[in-house]
Amino acid sequence: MPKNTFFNLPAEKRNKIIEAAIGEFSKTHYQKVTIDNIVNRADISKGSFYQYFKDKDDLYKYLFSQIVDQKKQALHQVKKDQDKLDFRGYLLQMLEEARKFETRLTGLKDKFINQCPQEVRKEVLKEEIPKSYHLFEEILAAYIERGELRKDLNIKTAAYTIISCFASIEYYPFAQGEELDIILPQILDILINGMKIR
Amino acid sequence: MPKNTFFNLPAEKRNKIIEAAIGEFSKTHYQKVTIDNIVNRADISKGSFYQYFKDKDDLYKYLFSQIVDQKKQALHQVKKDQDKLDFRGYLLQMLEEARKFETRLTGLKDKFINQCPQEVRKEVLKEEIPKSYHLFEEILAAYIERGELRKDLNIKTAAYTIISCFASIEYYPFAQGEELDIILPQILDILINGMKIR
DNA sequence: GAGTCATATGACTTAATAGTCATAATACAC
DNA sequence: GTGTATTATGACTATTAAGTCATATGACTC
Repeated sequence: MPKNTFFNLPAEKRNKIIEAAIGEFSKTHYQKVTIDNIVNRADISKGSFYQYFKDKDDLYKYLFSQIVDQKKQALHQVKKDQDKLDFRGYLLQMLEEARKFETRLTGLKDKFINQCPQEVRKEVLKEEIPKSYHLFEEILAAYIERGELRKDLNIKTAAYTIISCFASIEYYPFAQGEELDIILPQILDILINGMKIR
Repeated sequence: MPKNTFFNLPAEKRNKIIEAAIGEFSKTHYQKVTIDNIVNRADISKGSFYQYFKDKDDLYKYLFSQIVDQKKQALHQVKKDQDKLDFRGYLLQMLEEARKFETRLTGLKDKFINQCPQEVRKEVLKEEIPKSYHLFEEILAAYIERGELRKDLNIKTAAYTIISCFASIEYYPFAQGEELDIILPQILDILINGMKIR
């Protein structure tokens, strides 16, 4: 966690630092991101940096939690439409929302999680994964309740299956002319077929 | 690719270097692995290292391709039993084989792919991903042919779905008492239900 | 055993960057 | 406007590790 000196800063300065850090982490591999570059971009001195944060990991974990919180909030927005949407519609909507979010942050979240040292990764995941699961589990429970999905479905496993398929979608080996909006429905097909009542 | 000087080495020495490198990469994060540690462990001089390899990436990519080749070979072994097994049985068998392999190499493959710099990662994946897909696509085609799986299944998408679910299984948030052999069949359930003819 | 080529060595150079600390600036109280 | 506390600064130090190169060793030829 950043130190109090950081949170005492005027919002403008704080944001400038956050933006600078996101900028550096977006463009450069975690290990290659230097404090020097961050402080230069943020127009603060190196000494100040160490007055705000313990070290790079500290800053990093803070950024990550901020991003996850934002994403979670964006996805929760979709919940408002739950009544109007069937399971397939809901998932599509969420994926669209997630895509918009990732685009805005230039894929920072996945970059983050894949590039940071294992220790940081573990620490971050331990805290963040349950949050993602919780949302999906709620959704699944609601659609089981509604009678759209099998009653014997293990909610946690089902949440895992969905999350796995969509978390790694960027590594789908798209062929010439293949686009996400052709692939996504096909993946959904398999998953929904596997979960729904017939 | 390692230089000829490396391949000219007596097998024993070559293996010692490979083992040393695997040892270092297994225990330490990619970026923290130093040439010094590798050469010390392998009992060669630093100068020799640079006579064999261009740099750390060079060694790394070589190791990775070796490991993937070994794994692919292990999985292909399962193919011999294809006639005796239904789709579910076959997948279980493959997962068991994969598990044994990963255990032997202490999860090196996933560590590798997640820890190396993005450039290396991309380069490695570009070459290796199609290999994994190819195997799964062959299997899927065979079981569609046999009439076990839906004829309208998109083979590539289905392969992706399976690979995604099992590639990230180590990040499943196991609760107290939950074990892989309870979870796996449940995931298979969803996937197979989603793919099979009814 | 002199000559030549391939390979091995590790001390040394170079470069990068994390983190410190003495000093300066600023804010705030009285 | 003096005194005190907080925050800012960046030159400096220390560390780490990559990559080089002059020199040594050995193997093989004639």
